Amino acid sequence: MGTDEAAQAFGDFLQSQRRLANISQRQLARASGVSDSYLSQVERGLYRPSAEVLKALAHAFEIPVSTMFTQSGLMDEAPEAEASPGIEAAIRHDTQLNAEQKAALLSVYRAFLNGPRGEPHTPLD
Amino acid sequence: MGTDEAAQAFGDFLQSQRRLANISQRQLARASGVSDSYLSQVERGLYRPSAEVLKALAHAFEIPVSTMFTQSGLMDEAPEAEASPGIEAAIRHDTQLNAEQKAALLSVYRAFLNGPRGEPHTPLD
DNA sequence: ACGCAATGCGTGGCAGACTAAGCATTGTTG
DNA sequence: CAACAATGCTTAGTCTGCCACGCATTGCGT
Repeated sequence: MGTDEAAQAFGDFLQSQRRLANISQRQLARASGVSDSYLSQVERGLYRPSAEVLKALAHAFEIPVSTMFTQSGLMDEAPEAEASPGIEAAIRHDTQLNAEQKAALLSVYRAFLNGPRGEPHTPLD
Repeated sequence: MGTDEAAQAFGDFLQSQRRLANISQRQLARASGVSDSYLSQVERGLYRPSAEVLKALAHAFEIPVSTMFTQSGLMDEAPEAEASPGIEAAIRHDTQLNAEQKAALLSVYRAFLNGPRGEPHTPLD
């Protein structure tokens, strides 16, 4: 389906930003490295730009990339979603442990969950 | 442009995350709504997934979307400086482990953090 | 031995992101 | 008026993200 309503919403957002910056589609095209014809299609809601184009546009507008992503509906994640992420997710997302340490911790954790019987654990290659 | 080095880097990151989660490509495919054949190609660095796929994968892994974007090289700015979820808190609030098991996990975790030499055993690399 | 399910990977093809070139309109200048 | 430039838009085409399907291998159960 060509006409996506999310694409239309982002198109409006892009057009408003461009008009606020007081530049034409071609000027924005040169500033961002995207073709002007594509910008026209995006503003009219025909297409949803990829993440790379969003990044380029954000740089051209000098606004944070995360704002672009949020406006394009790509980052609709709740900022403060769940309170208890779970041990597995917490370990995996940790920034202080390296991959081996994470694997070891997960292995121990899973062994606890599986009961006293030692299960054939995964080959951590 | 078949061999894109950024695609390869993200492929490695994706594969490591999948192995940490201990799931197969097809399981990840069902959890994220992406086809398993495509996941295989992404892990091997053949393609660079779009932002929508990144979002779906982040949800499947229960890690923030911004982490996915950063790892895929799409967000080279604004680290957003989020506080780590906290493995300790996750372990303490877990409902499936008993006190002994929690203590053991915490002890292993703290050993990893405090040890100047993080790995006295299990060479693995 | 025989299935049979699960895993990773290859192939063909469709849909969509993206571009180059051109059209139509509106100035703005001589 | 002619001539030029700038704007937004359309069209035709290329490239690639992505999937449905199938193949080869491994492992488990009978």
